[in-house]
Amino acid sequence: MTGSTVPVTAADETRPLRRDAQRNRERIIAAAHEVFATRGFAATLDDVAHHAGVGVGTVYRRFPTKEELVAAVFADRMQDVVALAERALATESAWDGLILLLTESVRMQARDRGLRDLLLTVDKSNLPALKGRVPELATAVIERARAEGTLRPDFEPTDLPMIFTMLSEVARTCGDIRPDAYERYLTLIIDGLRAGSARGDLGAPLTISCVQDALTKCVPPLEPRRR
Amino acid sequence: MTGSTVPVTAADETRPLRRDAQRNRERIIAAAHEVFATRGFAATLDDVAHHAGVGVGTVYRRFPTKEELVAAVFADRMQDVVALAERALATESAWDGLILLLTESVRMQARDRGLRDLLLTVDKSNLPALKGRVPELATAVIERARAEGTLRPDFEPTDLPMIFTMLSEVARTCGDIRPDAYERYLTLIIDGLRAGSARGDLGAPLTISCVQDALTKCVPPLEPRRR
DNA sequence: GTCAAGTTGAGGAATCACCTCCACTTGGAT
DNA sequence: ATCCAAGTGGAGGTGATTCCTCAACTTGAC
Repeated sequence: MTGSTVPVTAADETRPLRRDAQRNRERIIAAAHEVFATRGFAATLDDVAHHAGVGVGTVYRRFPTKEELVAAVFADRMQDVVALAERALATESAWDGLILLLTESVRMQARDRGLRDLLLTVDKSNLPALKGRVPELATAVIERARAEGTLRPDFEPTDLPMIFTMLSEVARTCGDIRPDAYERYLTLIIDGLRAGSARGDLGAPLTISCVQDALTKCVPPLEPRRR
Repeated sequence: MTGSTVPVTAADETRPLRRDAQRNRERIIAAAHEVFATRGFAATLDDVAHHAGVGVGTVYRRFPTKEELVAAVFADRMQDVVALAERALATESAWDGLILLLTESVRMQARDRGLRDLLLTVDKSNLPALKGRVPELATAVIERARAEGTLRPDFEPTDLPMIFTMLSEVARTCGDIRPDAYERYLTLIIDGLRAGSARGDLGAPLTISCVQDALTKCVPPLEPRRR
């Protein structure tokens, strides 16, 4: 889907790519998807080039910055996330919607670390635009479940990225041997999320800016250091 | 405690250090404690030297490897952990013991990333010896709570390090702004740990070797790469 | 006063990511 | 068939970072 054959990046006057160049562009995107999936944004453009079987120069010519490559790679995947969030908001039971959102989005992140990095990327650059309405939808899913009385009342939307952080760390470290390990801890957390389980006091919720600051420390920077 | 004034590292015939050297040794250990507390094992010996106000050469002379320095720094701290685990095993209620162990050990790790790295270090080298009976004690605490019926029966000792991993990631990323952020998620997890909360199926527990493999990926290597 | 023990920190070596540049190849318009 | 703008490859320069040595110097203790 969204798979238009021609340039993606908006209103540029550029003439269509030569056939071989177009082929390479697609190879690069496919390779980048794979490489990002395992190494996340920490992957280098050199990595991508080797994986794609093209020279580094070619990658840099087509995608001068890692950010542009990321945008090209994840535009489609992001649509899947949007669709998921919409489905989650449309379930009959708000609790079921929340569980759907959690299990499926964490599963996606566990399988594709690049997607995780993108979801946890905070407003640097244009990438967040890719996320579209996802944040708002996710917040709505949480608030609906809270209103329904099935989710513990002290759970906040800012907790969602932190849960992603924790579980993706499990997925990263156990990934090679037990790709499903994160499910165990997701289940544990979900059991703590039910209104009926809430016995401890969660204390003050994290502010948005606190979470943003935290996220910058768990996603590799897209730009090289200092220049 | 354990604060003997002379060399720690076993039966070497070395004559006592000169007075200035002894002073420097102590400075180095104190500085290392601070530096490890914030950067964990990722801190470099150069860092430590600068912090201690001595030349790098001095650090390398006294502690040829980072491992030796770590051992010197954390011998005492580790005793605190052993004491905690013993207290946790001695509580009247097994559940209270488990909660004590969890809250206090995670708090220690949140305050001192070096301690975290050490606790999550897997048998490379001699470091695990420092941990003494901690692993066995922790296992006993968990099994006692399970037998008591207050801890969900599908929780396993191998889950403990993974919980440490998740929460220390929160502590690391939020540490500067909200050093207590991890408490929120610890509370959430504890609420999911009660036998009464267990509704989801945790699935197959992680094997010890799986956890060991995971842990190697979340502690910076003590030795430099390749040599 | 002597000198072994200790100190120092500049700097060499190794690694790594980033990215440019230019000699070479190729698609496609004519 | 010819031509050349577009495209390609990848060796290698740049700069950051870490590790650790070593030779000239300082100092404690006898």
